Amino acid sequence: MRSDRHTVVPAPPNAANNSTGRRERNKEVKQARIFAAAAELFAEHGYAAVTTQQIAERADVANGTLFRYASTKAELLLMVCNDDFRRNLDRGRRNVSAPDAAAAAPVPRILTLVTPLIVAGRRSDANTAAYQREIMFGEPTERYRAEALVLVAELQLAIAGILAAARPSTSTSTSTSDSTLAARAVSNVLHLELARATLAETPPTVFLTELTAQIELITRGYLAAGQ
Amino acid sequence: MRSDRHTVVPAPPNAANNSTGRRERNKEVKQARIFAAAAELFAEHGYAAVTTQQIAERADVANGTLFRYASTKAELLLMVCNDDFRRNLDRGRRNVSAPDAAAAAPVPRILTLVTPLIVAGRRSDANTAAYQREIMFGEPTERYRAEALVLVAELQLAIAGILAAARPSTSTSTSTSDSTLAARAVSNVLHLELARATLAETPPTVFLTELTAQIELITRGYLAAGQ
DNA sequence: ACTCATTACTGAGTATAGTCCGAAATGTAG
DNA sequence: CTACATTTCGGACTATACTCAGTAATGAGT
Repeated sequence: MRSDRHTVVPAPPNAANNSTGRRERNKEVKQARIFAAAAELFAEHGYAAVTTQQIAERADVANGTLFRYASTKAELLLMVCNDDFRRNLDRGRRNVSAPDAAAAAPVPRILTLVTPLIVAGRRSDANTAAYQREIMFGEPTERYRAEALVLVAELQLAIAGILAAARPSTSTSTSTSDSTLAARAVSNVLHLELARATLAETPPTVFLTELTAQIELITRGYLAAGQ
Repeated sequence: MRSDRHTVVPAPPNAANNSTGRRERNKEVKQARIFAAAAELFAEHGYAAVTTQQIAERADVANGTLFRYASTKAELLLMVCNDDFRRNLDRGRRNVSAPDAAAAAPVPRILTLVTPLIVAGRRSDANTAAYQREIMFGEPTERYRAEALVLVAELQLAIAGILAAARPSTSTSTSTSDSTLAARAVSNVLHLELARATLAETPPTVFLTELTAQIELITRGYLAAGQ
């Protein structure tokens, strides 16, 4: 690393780095390696079957270092899965606002919104349940748990938007809080049914039927209140 | 001190159990000691802060013996909490069928049914969330987890009964499955909101307001479908 | 009562998530 | 460069849920 020539003119250390210091870059690179290692191993063997040692090894960092980037094994899972969640949430929102979907009835619109989430959830069986568990029951103060909660809140907001749009605005101020409430109920049902289905290996068709029925129920209740 | 009666141990099919051999009695006595020890320690320090060693010590059995009576620390919690759940579910059912409550509107009736569960849940803060977590995400094959699921199913049945009674029987066979579905939605919401409230230490009034509103929503949706 | 098969108990042992403090690397000033 | 400050790293260490192979207790057959 270091040139030990004795003929003077060593380059000043701090001038070369235009963007960030070595430290910053090292951290970023390690963060990326840890993320990749965790993502690969979880996908390959499932959350429970992977040890933090394995992740550290594949990321080529010491065991202790791992916990400087994610304070907990569960946080590693949240870190990895949040990315998918965010991506699928974005896809869902885009699909909902597509021209043909934008005019549809509220229940199909909600289903359009959550379909990417469900599909991804059903694909990675074992990890989805663990992810849901950590979202619901993890330490609220941890970083990636907090991020996950933000995503859940965004999902609820999107659902509330669909519901509110479906009800001819009656101009009452309660309308907003009602849609928020209904969205929360839908979100509750979605999370629990998704977790249950992946754990019990419910066939997708059955799962979808039950989920749809419950969403219809809640939507009906919401719309009925508007009169 | 908690429950002293060990209503657990469903006695092997061998019917003459009351005065069976020493072995059987020894097991029962140990089971009772373990139950009591776990109940006391969980109540006193909270699930997470108690080690299986402590439980074994207080129950005066070896560490390994503990796991012959409950295959997991989580199973110990389920074992203990199931008793309370069952007791409170019974109280709720009794209250609902009391003369004055029997004629009330469905939402108040449902609230009457679940109030004992909620009150108990709010009392033992930390353990309630852990209990809900294990009910939803525990190994489905474990004994006390299975018992808990039966209780949840009974709760849903009770809710479905209230709902069905509130809708003037339209004689269609779909009525039953509708009420089951709505009951499931209510149960989903109840479990998640209860867990969330205990974790976030939401004040009881706020929690009750939100829970009630969601139950009203679902009930309205259920009744609206009957037309 | 003696033998033997079966069941229950035990506690040292194992695996692994998470901690801690000294070491190393990086940046800063004279 | 040398000295010092601050941040990051590392891996031996700890705590604890759970296991397992050996041991003891029980009860049935004779």
